[in-house]
Amino acid sequence: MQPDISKIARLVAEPARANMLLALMSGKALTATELSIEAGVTAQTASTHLKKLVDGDLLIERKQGRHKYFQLHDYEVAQLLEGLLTIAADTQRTEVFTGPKEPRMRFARVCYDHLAGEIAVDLYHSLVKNNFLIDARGTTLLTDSGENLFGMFGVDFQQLAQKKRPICKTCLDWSERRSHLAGGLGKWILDEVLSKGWARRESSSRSLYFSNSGLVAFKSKYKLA
Amino acid sequence: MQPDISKIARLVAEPARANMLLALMSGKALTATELSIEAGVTAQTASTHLKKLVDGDLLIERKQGRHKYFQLHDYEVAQLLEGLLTIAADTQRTEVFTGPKEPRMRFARVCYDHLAGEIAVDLYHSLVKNNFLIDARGTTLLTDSGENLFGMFGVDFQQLAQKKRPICKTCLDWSERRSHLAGGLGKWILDEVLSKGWARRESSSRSLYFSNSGLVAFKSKYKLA
DNA sequence: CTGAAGCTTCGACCCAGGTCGAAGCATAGG
DNA sequence: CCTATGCTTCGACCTGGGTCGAAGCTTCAG
Repeated sequence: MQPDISKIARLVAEPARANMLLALMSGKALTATELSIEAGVTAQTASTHLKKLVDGDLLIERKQGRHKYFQLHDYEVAQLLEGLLTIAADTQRTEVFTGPKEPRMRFARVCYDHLAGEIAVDLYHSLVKNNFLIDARGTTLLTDSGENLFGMFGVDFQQLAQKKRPICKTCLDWSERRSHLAGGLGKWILDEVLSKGWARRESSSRSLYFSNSGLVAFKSKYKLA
Repeated sequence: MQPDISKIARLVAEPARANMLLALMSGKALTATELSIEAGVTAQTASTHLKKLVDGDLLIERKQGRHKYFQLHDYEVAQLLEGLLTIAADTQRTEVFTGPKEPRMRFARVCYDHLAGEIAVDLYHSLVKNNFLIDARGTTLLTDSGENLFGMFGVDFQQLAQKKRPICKTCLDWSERRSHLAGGLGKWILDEVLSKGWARRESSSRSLYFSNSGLVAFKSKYKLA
């Protein structure tokens, strides 16, 4: 028997649940009520949806006092959603482009735990251009000088190497249709952007808001135009 | 506005359609009738399903005489399905392992246009071990000696490089849960296996049937135990 | 032309499952 | 205690959409 992919797909097939999952692509854990608002349904309805998502192992729940927090189960789930976004952006191109744009979302956003959007694509290609990364048509490796550079920035490769997760991984950007950097290093970069206060995140949205000085600092650190 | 991923997911969420899509993971183009049998529904029902899949840009149709052939629209679609399979195999582990096994499917099968299953995982790790491939925790590159080796085998890298598709790409094997080789090179390897008659494919199944001599030839060529 | 095979359209049936109101539990904080 | 907030369960409603029989349309083989 093959595993039943329709069961998994069915979980995503409901608009309310899909909205919840997309909201969780921000990487944050959200409460049931927040997710119900995100999905545009009542708390009761959200509750049944969330139960299904947890039962289907797409989400993890964590009880905290009288709140219940939910997050994506896995990086694999985030990858699945990104894959769906890519195809959806492809086939619904016209609607997306003619619809109300969210320029900020297009410019910089969070993709699960790393940076995405125009600026992430720029970063990626700058790293490749300066020979810190090798991009062999869709596949990515950190060069020695890249390891050097990020080592000076304070990345602890020993620690990263211990996790199962690849250090470099490309993720196809659904808005830009070009690669950006995911993986452990991608996460590190986003973490730094947030911890240094170069950008902040608004509520539960995936959009990232760079401050002027933060954007300058980021661009100069990574030698972006 | 975000692209609507629930629309795409809904297309896969119907068991009949999911079965059709999985059948097409064999990489072959199949007729409407073949797919209706694969899905276990009547021709009428299959027809409406196929229309939806084509409208949703998951499939491409090609009319040939009084037959209509269907195939996956894109490698992206195949990737999406493999992602779903991975998660499904994960969460339905018990059912899969206790259910009726298909040992041949597990040993060798086609994944869209490249080799998958136990033997593909073995191949991948042998190539890494012998330094023809570099596997940096999930990301893959062909080494110079690897390019050399496959060059001697007759791979035309000039030609492969012209396609948009990456030459090496890893694909997580849903039965083995380890990497195997996809991408242009993965396709080349499968093509050779079939053209040299080392293995044959049964009807529309994804399983691959190696002959004894074919298996020996394959293993010796790639130095597998 | 006739018949058969492949595919599609139409119509009617049927049901899984999404939705919300109302009520029920649990936790936090006086 | 009591009350407010967060979440869940129950029940009733309703609709989207999957299913097949029947009939129609096209292409191929004589």
